[in-house]
Amino acid sequence: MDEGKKALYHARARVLKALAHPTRLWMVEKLAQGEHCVCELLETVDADFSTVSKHLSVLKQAGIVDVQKRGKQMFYRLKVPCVLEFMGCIEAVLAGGAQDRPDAPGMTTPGKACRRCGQGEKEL
Amino acid sequence: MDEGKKALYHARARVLKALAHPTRLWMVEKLAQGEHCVCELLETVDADFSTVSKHLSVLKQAGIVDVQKRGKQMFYRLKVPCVLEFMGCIEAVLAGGAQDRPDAPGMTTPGKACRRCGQGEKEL
DNA sequence: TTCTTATTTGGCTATTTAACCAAATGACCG
DNA sequence: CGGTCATTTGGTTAAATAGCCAAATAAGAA
Repeated sequence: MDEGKKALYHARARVLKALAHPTRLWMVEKLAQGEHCVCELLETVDADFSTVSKHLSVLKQAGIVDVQKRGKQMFYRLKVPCVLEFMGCIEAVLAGGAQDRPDAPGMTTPGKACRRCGQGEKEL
Repeated sequence: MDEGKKALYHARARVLKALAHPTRLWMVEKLAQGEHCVCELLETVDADFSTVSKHLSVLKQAGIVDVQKRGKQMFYRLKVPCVLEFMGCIEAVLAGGAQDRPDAPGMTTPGKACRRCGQGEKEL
């Protein structure tokens, strides 16, 4: 795996990691309804002010939310609404993989013995 | 936020966390092409055998992949292919939020002053 | 300017995660 | 059975993450 590819997967993982927290997931859904200031989110979350702020900062750094200052408040909004579409699939995972597309692909290398595992294709 | 809701978001976050690692993301895409044994995945990954095995175990526990033992090999396959659909959106995030759906919703609570921040709606 | 409100930053500690190595298990082969 | 292959488990350590508290900003309001 070359460096560029590695960097790509790291970047993708970073985005997912930003989403991979219950509170942040909740806030993302909240922000999907429209922008909210930190204190509004705080009301619904049961955590410290600074904790909420840090979660929002994680989402912002990942590029998932945007922030705009108005007066003394910071208004956060969902920048990339398509992340909401993840939820359906996540529910499918939680439901045990009940898939709408049950045509699972078979083996690509059907009878591969894997003896001295590493002679077939390399870096595919 | 009641306990049930909290548990739901925790569960969702757990699934995302399982995906939120460059190596695991890579392996998921690899398994999307068809099932593979651990040693096949190992070839493409540049990590210890045990490391790869543990990553796979994380994916399995999350319910994202399935495993089947045949002979002395363990064959992993993608159980829930819809996770692949995340990638498009992740790219959009990385591209800076260039969205196909640019109709961002506005404020839900337009002029809310948020003074003594916590008198409006509670637990919504 | 001083006070208050809204939010971020900077520690600090506890928990989780990742990676490697070494040892254990499980299945086939001779 | 004893060996070897494929994989998992356990142990250890380093690094990342999450949470809270307290202090620092930033913007009005008095």
